[in-house]
Amino acid sequence: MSTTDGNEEMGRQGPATVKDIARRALVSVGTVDRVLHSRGRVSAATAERVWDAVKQLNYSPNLVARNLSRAQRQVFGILMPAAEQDSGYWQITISGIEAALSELAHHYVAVEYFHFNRTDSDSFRKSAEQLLAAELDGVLLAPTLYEVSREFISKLANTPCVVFDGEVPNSNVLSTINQDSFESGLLAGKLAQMLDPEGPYVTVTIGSADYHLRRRREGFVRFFELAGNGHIDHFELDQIGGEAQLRASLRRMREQPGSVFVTNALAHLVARELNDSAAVHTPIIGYDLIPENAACLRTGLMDFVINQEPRRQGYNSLYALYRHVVLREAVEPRIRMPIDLVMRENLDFHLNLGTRERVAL
Amino acid sequence: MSTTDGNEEMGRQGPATVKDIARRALVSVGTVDRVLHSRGRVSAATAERVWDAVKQLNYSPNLVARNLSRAQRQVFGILMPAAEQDSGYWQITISGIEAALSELAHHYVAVEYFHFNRTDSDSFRKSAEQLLAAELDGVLLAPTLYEVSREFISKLANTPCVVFDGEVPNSNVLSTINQDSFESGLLAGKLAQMLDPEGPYVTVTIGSADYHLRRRREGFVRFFELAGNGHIDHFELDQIGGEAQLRASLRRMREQPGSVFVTNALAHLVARELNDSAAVHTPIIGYDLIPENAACLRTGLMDFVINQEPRRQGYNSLYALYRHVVLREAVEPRIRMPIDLVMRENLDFHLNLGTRERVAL
DNA sequence: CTAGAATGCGTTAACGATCACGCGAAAACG
DNA sequence: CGTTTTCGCGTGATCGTTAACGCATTCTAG
Repeated sequence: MSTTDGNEEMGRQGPATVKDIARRALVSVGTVDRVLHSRGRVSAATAERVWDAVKQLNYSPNLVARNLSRAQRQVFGILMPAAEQDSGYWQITISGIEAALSELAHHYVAVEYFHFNRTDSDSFRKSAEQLLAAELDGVLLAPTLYEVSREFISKLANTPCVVFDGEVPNSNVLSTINQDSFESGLLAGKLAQMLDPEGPYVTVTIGSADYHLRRRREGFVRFFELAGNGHIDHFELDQIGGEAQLRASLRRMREQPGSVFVTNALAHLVARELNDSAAVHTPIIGYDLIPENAACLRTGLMDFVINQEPRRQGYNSLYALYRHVVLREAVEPRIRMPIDLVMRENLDFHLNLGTRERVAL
Repeated sequence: MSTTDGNEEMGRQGPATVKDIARRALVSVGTVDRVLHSRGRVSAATAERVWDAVKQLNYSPNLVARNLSRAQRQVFGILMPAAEQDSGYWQITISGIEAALSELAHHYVAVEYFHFNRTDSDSFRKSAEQLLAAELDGVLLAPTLYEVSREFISKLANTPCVVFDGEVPNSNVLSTINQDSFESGLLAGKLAQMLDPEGPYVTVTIGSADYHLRRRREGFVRFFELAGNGHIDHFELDQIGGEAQLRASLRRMREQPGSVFVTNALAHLVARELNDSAAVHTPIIGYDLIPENAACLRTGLMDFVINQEPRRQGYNSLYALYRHVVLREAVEPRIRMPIDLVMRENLDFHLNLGTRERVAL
C-alpha cells in the first residue's frame, strides 16, 4: 500500500524511472521518452514493449525532475482588485499568493499582478486587456465584477484560469477555489435562528448580480425553508459604492426590525447604523474579517463574521495553477475553503492567524 | 516583489544558483558547495568571497534539486490507533496521509504504519518499541494515550516527531498539528448558549487525562466566564471504553437536565440516551463526524458536531514531516486546523468532502 | 631533505526527465 | 544501381545540487 513499487534492481526503493523502463523494454531512455510523449520515430513493436514495461512497473513520471529538466519559467497573471480596496481584504489574499510564490520560486513560477478598481468595469476591462496582451502561462482571477469576468474568461482561449474568491458558473475554467456560498448561507441561517428564534429576518445584498452573493442568500433562505418557519425580507442595492444610499435605506430599515444577514463585507455599516446607539440589539451576521468588522465584533455591534480565509485562498489558488501548468497534474474543478466562524470570543485567534502561525496548507 | 532575483547573466530569470555564485566568487561549484555546507577544505579568504556572493545574489538552494541529487529515501513511521477504531475515524486520517504520500512518493518519501489499540497502553508500548527499533527518519504520532505518548516522545532522541490530532504540551516535538481545542470549546460554549440561553450546562469528558479534551472543556467554561452567566456541571469518566458505566451515568444525568457538551466523539451515546425517546429535546454538541454522530445529526438527536477534518490533518502532518526532513525547511511548531461546524442542514456537504472533491490543501 | 599528511580547489558523475542531434540501415527515387 | 529521404534508435547535454575523487601545493615529521 505504501512503500514498494515495481522496480528493476532489487534493493533500490521507490517509483520506477525511465531507466527502469528502458532496461526492461531493452531500449534506451530516449526511445522511452519518445514513446511516452508519442513523438513518433519508434516502431510499433518497440512502442508496445515500452508500454508493457510502463504498465508492469506502474510508472509515473517524476514531475519535479521533468520540470527541472525543462527549466522553463512560467509566468502567471493575477487579475484582482487593488490591494487597498475593501479595507485591505485583498492584501491578505496577496500575502497568501506571495507565501506560495516564495515556495514556488524554485519551481520556475513567477507572477505578474493586474489590479483593477472593484467598482469600475472599465478599469477591469483595461487591466484584462493588458493581461491578455502579456501572453501569460496561466491566470488567477477574482471575479468580483461578474459580467466582465465572464467576458474575460471567454477571451482566454487556451490559457488556464483559476477563479478564486467567487464564482463564474458554467464558465470554462480550470478550477474554482472558494467557500461554498450556499453552505455558508445555510450556516448563517442557523445562527440567525439561534440568535433570534422568532424573526423576522432581513437579508442585505449589495451588488446582487454577483453569483456568489446570490448563493449566500439562497442558502440563508433555504435554511428557513428546511426549518419550516421564519419570515424573510430581502433588501437589495444594485449599485456598489453608494454608501449614502445604503445608509438612507438602512434608516428606513430601522422601522421594521429583524435579525440581519449581510451577504458581503459591508456588514459593519449595517451594524453601526442599527446597533450603535439603539436600545435593543439587532443580531447581525456578515462576511469577511476586515478591520471594521473585527471592530464591530469586538464591541458587540455585530454577532458573527463568516471568514473566507483569504490568505489560504490565495495560497491554494497559485498552487492549483502550478500543479496544472508546471506539474501537469489533474486539478479538481472545485476546491472548497472551510467556513470560518468568528465571534467576539475567538476573534483574537483569527486576527493572529496567518501572521504568527502557519496556515494549515 | 515577485519576478526578479539577483542574477549573473542577464536574460535568465529566477533564483540564483550555485553556478551563479561560483562565477561571481571566481571559484568552482565544488568550492561553493563546501562553503555552503561548511565541509572544510576552503581557505578563509575564498569562503568569504563565496558568502559575499551568496548574500549579494540572495541565494537560496533549490531544495528539489538537492533532494534529487541525494536521492536518499526517507521512511517515516506512523504511530496511531488501529484504522477501524473510533468508528473509522482513523481511516479518514489515513486517507489523508495516503493522499500526501501519493504526491510525495516521487520525493523519496515512504511510510510505515504502527497501529495500537486506543484503549490499551500496553499495546501502545509494544507498537512504540517496534517503531523505535525500526530506526526511521521521522515519526507521526497521534497522542490519544497521553502518558505513554509522552514517554515515547522522550525516547525519540533525534528523530523528528510530528504530533497530530491531539497535543502533548511541553514536549520536544517538531510540530503539533491540531485544531485549537480551547477555541473549539469557546465556540461550543457560544452554540450552547444560543441553543439554550438559560442553561444549565453539562460537560461530559471521557478520559480526562487527555490534554486535548481538558482544553476543550476549559474553552467551554471560559466562554461562560466571558458571558458572565451560565451554571456548568462537569461530568467525568476516567476509564475509556466502559460504555455500560457511561450509560448508567447518563441515566442519572437525565434527572438534572441541561444542554450537553461532549468533549469527544462519543456524543452519539449521550444523544441516544437523552434524546431518543424524550419529550423535551436536550441540546447536544459533540466532536468528530463519525457515522454515528452523523446519524444523530440527521435525525435531530444532536445539534452540532465540531469536525477536525481528519483527512486534511493527515495530509498536512505528512507534509510537515517532509518539509522538515527532506526539504530541511523550517516547520512552524504549531499548525492549526480550521474549526469545522456541522449541523443537519450542511451535513451532506461534509459527508461528501474529502471523497468527491479535493480537500483544500 | 624527503616521504607522507594536510590543505585548497577543480572536475565529474550521479539524481530523473527532456530533447536536440546524429548515425546507421532500410526504403524510395531517379 | 547510386543517391537521397525516411525510419528507428542511441547518445549526450541540460536543469541545480551533492559528494566522491584527484591533483597540485604547502606543511610536518623522521
